Amino acid sequence: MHTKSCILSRMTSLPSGRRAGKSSLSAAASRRVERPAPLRQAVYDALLELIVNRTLAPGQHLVEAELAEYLGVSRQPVREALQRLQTDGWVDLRPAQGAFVHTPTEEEADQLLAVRSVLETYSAKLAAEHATPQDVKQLKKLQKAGEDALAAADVERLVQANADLHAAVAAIGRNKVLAEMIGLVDRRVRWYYTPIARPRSRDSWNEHAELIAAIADGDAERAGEVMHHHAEQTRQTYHDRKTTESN
Amino acid sequence: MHTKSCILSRMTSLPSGRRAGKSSLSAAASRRVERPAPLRQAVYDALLELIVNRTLAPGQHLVEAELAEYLGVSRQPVREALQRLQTDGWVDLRPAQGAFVHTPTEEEADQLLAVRSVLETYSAKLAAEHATPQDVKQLKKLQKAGEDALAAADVERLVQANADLHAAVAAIGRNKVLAEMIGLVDRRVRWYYTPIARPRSRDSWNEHAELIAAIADGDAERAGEVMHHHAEQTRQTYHDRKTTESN
DNA sequence: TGTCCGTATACTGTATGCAATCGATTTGGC
DNA sequence: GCCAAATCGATTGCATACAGTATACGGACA
Repeated sequence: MHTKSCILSRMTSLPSGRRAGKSSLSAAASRRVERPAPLRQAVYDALLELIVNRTLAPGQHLVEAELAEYLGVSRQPVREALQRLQTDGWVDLRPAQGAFVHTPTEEEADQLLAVRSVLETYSAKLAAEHATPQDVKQLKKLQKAGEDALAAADVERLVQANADLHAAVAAIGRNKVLAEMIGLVDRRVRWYYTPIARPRSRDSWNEHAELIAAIADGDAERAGEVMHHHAEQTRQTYHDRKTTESN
Repeated sequence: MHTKSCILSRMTSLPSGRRAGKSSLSAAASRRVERPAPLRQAVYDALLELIVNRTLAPGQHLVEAELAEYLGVSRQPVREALQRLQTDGWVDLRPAQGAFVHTPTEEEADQLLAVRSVLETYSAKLAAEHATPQDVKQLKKLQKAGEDALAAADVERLVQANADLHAAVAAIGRNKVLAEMIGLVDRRVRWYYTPIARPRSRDSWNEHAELIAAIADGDAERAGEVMHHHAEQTRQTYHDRKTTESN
């Protein structure tokens, strides 16, 4: 309506300079020529951002036409994005009734944290087995970024750094299926967990340091244990918060 | 074209008598009044069946219009189904180029089997902790069904029984997130693995019996170990086949 | 004869239109 | 005054139409 398509402008800006290469084929080694970037992907990202932002509140009814107008596109890409959001657990799609932002329950959060714990533990083991010196160097870099954010008390950067570190560990494990799953689970966990991210930050990053050390040593067993402890600690904190809040 | 919509007839048959209840609300205790059953879901099921069947071969280009005509629907539900098939890993959706049936690589299969191993192990532990006598009874029933299929050398029933048993174990664990993930992973594993399901059947069902015993005893540790062994054994068999076949 | 370019075709991506369905409100009956 | 039934508005689900893009073919030029 007012700021129509302002949100998408950021996403669609990336293919603006597309097809720049092709002549200097030496430089563009990464990704072909930059594919057309389907609109549904941009819409997906935009909506996900709005959900994580709490701009779209849990339980809220999402009307296709409204979102379409707001994002400056037709209903079609919105529909497709909503359906993918459903399969990823972000919205509930009730037949003939529309999409509703998923409302996380305590039970579900705990289940997610449990699954995350299992997956991350395995991921850490794999990382310890596969890590090269370069990988370790990269991890330490991310660790430093996290501690900087911690010192600056920048919550957003902190959350991002945490996600990056875990993603990096998953990538080192060389198991793409696992990494993808961890990505999905972690993002949802983070959504539930962000409100209480601060109190655990200090401990959390100490545990990260320990984890990196274990990976650097190639000690899979220890890396697994550290990560398991790390994840379970997070789970515990979540429960503590629940208890505290209900008082 | 020829047998237009014959495939969907089976799926769409279920909501044929929809909205029969509402008056006798005592009987329809399960699912409200039977929701309209979106067409995209039927298309998804149909396409998945065709892919698992190998009717649609790996790498094959799926043209939306063709599938739509074949199934007797418009392109819209087909598109939506294809996109969900992508997120579930059954097809690759290349921008502006269309959908291609996913071609499984050895590497990916191994990664899937590894993740499955981790998830199933945890699932078995949870099942051992939560199982009620009724749950155990149900498992034994499924075990019997599997052994019957084994005796009859009915591969299809065997595969189904295997899936049912693992799904039942996951359900007993009372972790929906985990169960859903296992469902996804297992289905894909089965697709890769079905061609060699026979040789391992005997051992596999012996291991199942052992697993059920551990669950019945409420011995989480042992249940986890048995399931881990079971999954790793499957993984090993897959590799053996690979070696054998290359000769 | 081989390569490059232009055109043509086919398919995907997006937008719009129409019918069916759901929820809410209002009206009629008891 | 309260409950049931019918009507109305809003929204989804499906179908169709249009536009953009990639691949394939054919011809011109070196």
